[in-house]
Amino acid sequence: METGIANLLGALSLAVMDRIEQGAREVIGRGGETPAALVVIGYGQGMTNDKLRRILGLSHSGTVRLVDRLVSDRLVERRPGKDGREIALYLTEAGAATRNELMSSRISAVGSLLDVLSPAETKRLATLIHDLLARQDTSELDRFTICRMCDDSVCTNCPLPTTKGKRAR
Amino acid sequence: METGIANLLGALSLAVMDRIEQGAREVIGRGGETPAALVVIGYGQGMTNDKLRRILGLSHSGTVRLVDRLVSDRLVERRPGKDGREIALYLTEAGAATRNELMSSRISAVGSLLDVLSPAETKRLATLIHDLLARQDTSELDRFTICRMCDDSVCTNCPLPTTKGKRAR
DNA sequence: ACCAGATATGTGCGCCACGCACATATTTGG
DNA sequence: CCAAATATGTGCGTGGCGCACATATCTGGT
Repeated sequence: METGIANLLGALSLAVMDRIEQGAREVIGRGGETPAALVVIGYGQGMTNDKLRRILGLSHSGTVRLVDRLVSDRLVERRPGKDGREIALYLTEAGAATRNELMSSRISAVGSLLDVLSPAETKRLATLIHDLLARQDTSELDRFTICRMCDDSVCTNCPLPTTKGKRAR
Repeated sequence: METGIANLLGALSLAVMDRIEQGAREVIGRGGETPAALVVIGYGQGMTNDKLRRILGLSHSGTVRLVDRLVSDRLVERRPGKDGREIALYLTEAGAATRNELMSSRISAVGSLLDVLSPAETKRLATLIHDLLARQDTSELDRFTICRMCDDSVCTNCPLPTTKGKRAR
């Protein structure tokens, strides 16, 4: 029962997320799932409200209001979707720029914690975290949720399994 | 520039905190800094409002309202402090029990992510995170902030540097 | 002894973020 | 063809937090 490592990882994760959140708040002035929403919307073009809701783990109305805020901030546009029921969310030019700021702020926030490690240690840590993530039993939705802040220009080879044949609903 | 590891650690930290927060919400039905406040108040007897504010990184009024909620939930008591200006925050019996639930929920949430690693991998990861934390340039306040969810019965030997002699029990 | 400043707590007010219940519009299937 | 499923939007309330202000107590210099 090695709980010491669980405690250490919990503390580190808290420190990491504190720094990420602080940076995000400086970039967009909003907290909660708002920064993640901007990243997710920029991930694939044509994101719908409902997909976004599931990825962020919010209620439906919470997601609508979140998008309302992004629209009123001129970061996101609502366009008609393929299906007459759906809407398609697109980043504005300002939205895409803000999204890039968000992601680079996140990378540098985490990097400032990591740079106390030697190159060899960094490589070992990367391998361990890579394997840890690769062995999780994640559905495709889980993967999007975990990666909802990820910089897709940096994480070119996501270790998370996507083929864990699970269909929600 | 090795930013891939930063992205991986960011994703892992997000996954860890999602699970911790979900568990905490199930235990106390409240989110934000409320669970951390309960842990911190239970850490050392006689916590003041102002110390708590600094550790949680909240505004003064936000802290007062947070304590109001904990008091109305019968988890915390306000007592007169040593100094006539201060108040001393104490856990009620129910508060102490809830705090233990919170911490064990946290440990098991993180543990469920970790148990895909072999014992040898776990040990290597523990060493790396331990060193990573030990080399951070943290003030004593930073240490309390990072450890604001820590289970002091598990983390008997906190690696974070302290400027002044620190007591843990 | 006195008073200005520092320290610590509480309050009025407002905003952001979110959920629940409900309403509306479109597609799908028997 | 119509009921159910799907997807979005709204009214309303609450939790969580910050800013500005008010109040009470302690501290130090004169």
